Amino acid sequence: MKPFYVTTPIYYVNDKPHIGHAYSTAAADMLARYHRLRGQPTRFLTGLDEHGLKIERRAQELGQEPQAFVDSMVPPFEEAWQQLDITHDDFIRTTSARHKEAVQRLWKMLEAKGDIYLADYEDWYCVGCESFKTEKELLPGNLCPDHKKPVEKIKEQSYFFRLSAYAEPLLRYFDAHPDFVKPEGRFNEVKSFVRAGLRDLSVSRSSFSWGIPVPEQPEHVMYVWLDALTNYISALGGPAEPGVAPLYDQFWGEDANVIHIVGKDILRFHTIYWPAFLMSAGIRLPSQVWAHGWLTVNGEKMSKGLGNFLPPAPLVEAFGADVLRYYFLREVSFGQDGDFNHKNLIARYNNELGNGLGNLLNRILPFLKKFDGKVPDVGPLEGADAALASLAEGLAAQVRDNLDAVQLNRALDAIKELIDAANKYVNDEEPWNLSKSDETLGRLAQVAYVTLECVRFLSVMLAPVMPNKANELRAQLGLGALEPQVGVDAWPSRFGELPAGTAVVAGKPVFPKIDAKQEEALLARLVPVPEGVEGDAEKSSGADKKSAKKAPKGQADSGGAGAPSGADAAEGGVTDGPTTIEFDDFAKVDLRVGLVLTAEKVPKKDRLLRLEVDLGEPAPRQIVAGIAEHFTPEQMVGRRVVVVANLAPRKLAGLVSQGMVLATNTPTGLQLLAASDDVPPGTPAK
RNA sequence: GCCGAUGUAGCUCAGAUGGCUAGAGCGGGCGUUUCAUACGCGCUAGGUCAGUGGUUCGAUUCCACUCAUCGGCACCA
Repeated sequence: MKPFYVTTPIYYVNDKPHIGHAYSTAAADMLARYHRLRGQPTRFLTGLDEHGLKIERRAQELGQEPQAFVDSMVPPFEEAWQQLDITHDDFIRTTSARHKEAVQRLWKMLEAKGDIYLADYEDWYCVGCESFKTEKELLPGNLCPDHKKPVEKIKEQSYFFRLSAYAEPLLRYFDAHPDFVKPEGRFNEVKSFVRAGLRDLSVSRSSFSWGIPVPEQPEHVMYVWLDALTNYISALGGPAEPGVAPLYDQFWGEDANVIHIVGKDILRFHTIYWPAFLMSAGIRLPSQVWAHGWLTVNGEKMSKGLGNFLPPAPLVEAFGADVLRYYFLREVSFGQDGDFNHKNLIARYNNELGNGLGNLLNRILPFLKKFDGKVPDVGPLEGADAALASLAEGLAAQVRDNLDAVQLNRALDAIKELIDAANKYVNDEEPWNLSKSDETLGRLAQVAYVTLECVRFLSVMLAPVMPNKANELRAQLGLGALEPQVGVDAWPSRFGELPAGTAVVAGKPVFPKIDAKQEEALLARLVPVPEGVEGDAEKSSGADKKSAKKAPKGQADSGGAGAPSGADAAEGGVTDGPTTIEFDDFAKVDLRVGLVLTAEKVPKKDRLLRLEVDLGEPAPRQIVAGIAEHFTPEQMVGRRVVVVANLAPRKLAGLVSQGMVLATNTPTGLQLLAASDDVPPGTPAK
């Protein structure tokens, strides 16, 4: 049997766990549990990404050593995974000795291949992203486009990885492996990115030290992505020669099925950089990289400002790990964005699990009294019995195929079909009538058996998502808990294997209903209330959904928030203000009131407006401003704006921009800093 | 601007390699059973399958264009 290896992103320790992390991790856990049930050798890895300048600084702020700080972030994750019944086999930390050594081994392999070279690097650096930004990327005022924080000019020697050499090999690999990246749409994006050409990648830093030292060059630490991505093999003891690291040989061997579950925001790193590193080192690539979407909460993006950064713990307490896992894996089409909605969770719970599944068991168990509480012995199935049996077998195969293809929600769809079919069957066969006469007892036995066998099928198929509930169902059927064994495929395939004579154990409802009162109490306790929102919750959430989608990238990361550092964006702008400057620095800025004389769109540039601005000088200035998405040329002409007059001229879209128009970015849109009409053009603004 | 995707019932989405009455779940409405966690089952949505044009005996399904939405890249002093 093929070894199966599944990984989550290693989560950046800047955030405490929230449902975004929980979602990625639960998805991976569902896969791991499924493959174990199938009898495959299975390995499931999660862990933490603990290096980087951002961490170093955070620790400094807290007056802690970086190591102490990252150590303190481990327990919250371990607790969360325990609460959610996550069955990872290993927990990798990038600060662990085994990881550091592995990364250095990989480095040497890349170096030996000739893919590492030293060169000068100077550019703007964003601490939040832990990455360099080209000047063109920055927002007015040298702000990081993702974090809206000032970037810093850093010049240093840096080692580079010859990524440019791998564009062609990657494209060939993509062609040969049409399922390498999922969903398909994401794969297309990756391909077009690579087709556009790849630049060599800076893979070391000497400006800070919280990272893994480059071998023989300890003044350099490795670029965070090279460090972080390597976790997937370092946890197995790789890279290593055959025979040295058994786990690596098995789960990263040629025939292993290796799946990385990642957030859509870190897809590029996993599908371009990581494969390129591996190619360079002569190591096999992962089988598949699955990018899931992000969760909104009740229609709104998650953010600290809204107070809806949901930690999983209260949800687990309220609903249990099983139900929570079921909910978001069922609700969200895997690979697409989805919404975590408390009301909807309760509705699905009550309808699908309570009324549908739990009640199915409850409505048939009472009839077992007619058979001494034991599963009756029945002969070959015919008619409606056989029809349901073959439906169950067909659906089991379908669920299996869906799970093999990582179509988690589709698998749950198919499971729901069996629940419905079984309920309809009970309805049609009317066991309550059959139990009234001794003559129909034989038929009753058949109906009871078929129904119970359906529940047994369901108990196995649901075990990957709801391991505890599955076993509770089994307990009432008189069956033992599932215990996966390597080499033993426990997936249901043949209908009718529920042993006759098994003593059922009718118990309490497995999915007790949440009544209206309880629901109200739960919602009051669990749903974060955004400020200023009143009235119809549905309407407001619908409207917010739209705005959430339009949010700047990097601010809504949830599922992917676990990504190695760069992805983690929501944090920085919230807590840290801009650095302070001296008055002299400020005095250097020549701010003046300008009158916009003409304005026109720059052809082929969505965001650019070309302005001619009167600054009280002999000739008007040409200024190219990135405001076209917010203002039409007509709206600009005649306006008085505040201009940075002594900004070094630069070319934008082939046009020289001689200054910058100041604006403030509000939640409702861009606002220009203005002056009233009686201020003559050219008046200094300080 | 370039590239790609999407646009189907109130909501979330399936689907048709072109062909009689276009589907599911949820919600809403109506009916019905009584075994069960007042649960289940059945019926019910008058949908221009975004718009326009084309190919065709015939298109919602193929093609072109348009519009809208989303994503990637570019771009953003």
